[in-house]
Amino acid sequence: MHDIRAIRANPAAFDAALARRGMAPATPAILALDTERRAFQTRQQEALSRRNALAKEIGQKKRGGEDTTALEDEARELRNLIEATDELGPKLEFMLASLPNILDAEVPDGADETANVVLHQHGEPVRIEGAKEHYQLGEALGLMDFEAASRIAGARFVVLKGALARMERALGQFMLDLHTGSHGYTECAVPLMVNDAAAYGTDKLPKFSEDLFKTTDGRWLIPTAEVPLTALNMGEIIPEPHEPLRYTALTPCFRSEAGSAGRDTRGMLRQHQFQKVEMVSICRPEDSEAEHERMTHCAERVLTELGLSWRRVFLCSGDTGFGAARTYDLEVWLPGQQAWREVSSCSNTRDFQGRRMNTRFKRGKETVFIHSLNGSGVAVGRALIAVMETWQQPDGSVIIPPVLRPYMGGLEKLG
RNA sequence: GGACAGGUGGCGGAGUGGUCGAUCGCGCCGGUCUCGAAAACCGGAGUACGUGCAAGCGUACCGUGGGUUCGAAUCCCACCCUGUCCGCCA
Repeated sequence: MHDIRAIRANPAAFDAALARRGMAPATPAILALDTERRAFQTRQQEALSRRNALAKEIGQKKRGGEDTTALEDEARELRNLIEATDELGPKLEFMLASLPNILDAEVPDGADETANVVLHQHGEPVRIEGAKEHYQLGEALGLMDFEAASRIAGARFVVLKGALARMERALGQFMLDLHTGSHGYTECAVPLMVNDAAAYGTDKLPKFSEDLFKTTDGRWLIPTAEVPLTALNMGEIIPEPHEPLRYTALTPCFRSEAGSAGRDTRGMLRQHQFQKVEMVSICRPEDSEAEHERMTHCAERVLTELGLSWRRVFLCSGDTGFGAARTYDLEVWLPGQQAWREVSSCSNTRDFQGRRMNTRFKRGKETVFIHSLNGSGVAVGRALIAVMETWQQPDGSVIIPPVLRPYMGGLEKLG
């Protein structure tokens, strides 16, 4: 959500920010609507004010037994204006709610992912003679079953079995333990279904409803734990967070993947349902930049400990998500696919979600919108893929990374 | 799912269709007193929007959304949430 006062004060700056996202100027329409709405509101408030005065006078006169018909008639005449619904306000709000966040000044310009900037790389892109992709390995081991999944649910689902199912669980536990034990995050078990307000507050609505699954009773399956975690203090004025509030959760995530038909159809890279460990920080405006770096480090550590090759990518203006001011993607190297693939995305939304959710804190006299950040720490399904492809052996078995073995009863190898 | 009882300002808790944005208590902030503190006393404190250079003024908000009325925290309807009991159930 955007600050209408800021737009009024400097429309050119706002349009310039939109231009960085390749969007046409929006302020002429916004300001026209805003002016019209304020005029309407002023007129309506004047009518209300008059009516309140009349009602008060009527009350007093009635008590004195005086005739009040003339006053009542006048009050009745104000009805049209008083009861007129403000159609402009919601329209303006929808307009503002549909515009993406303002990008950080440092975000590199560019139309699409080809303009993203690699900031850092850990490890080398591994070349393995005769490397297989994760689904080849998984199916050959008899631990990954796409046929069964499509039989019972449809495309873009998978069934994991045996030690591989356990390894998925181990990955989630390992990540959670790392973030809660070493990174200061508080583990949360959260609803996997949320209402409109939570989805709107985390900028999934109104623009992206087609990406979500909706329940028959009007709720939404969460596309990421970012939604419930960020919305935990929705609508509240919280104590000033001198230290950022850090939440983490391991949850299934549900995505309709509308619009990605035909993309990544093989394997479990892009599913309707996957496990993910999410990190969310709620903090003061002056802390969000440092928190963003910190959070990204937390995610990177997961990948390093799993023995994966990864790189940090600074998303360009054209690739940065709707709600984000600044985003780092972490890409992991998949030796089977011979490609870098996203396993984490860490974003600073600044006060964009805070405004939508109306989460604030008090500082002296002023009420300040919180800043919120979210990052995958990391996507479990994709981490599983990376582990399989990275740790695969020529015989089709997969070495289990040492950090996961305690979670797998000491097992050292799949197959 | 059924039957009750509720949802009021940070918390507790009043509230009659008409000077109610809302008595009061606690907590909070400022002050007086004190060497200092406590107690006591005095005073101040909600959020959002509009309007104005500003002081200020106005409007809305008593779970949410409708309705009745000149006027609704108060009456009516629907929904949501909480509590208790019953039924069902992982």
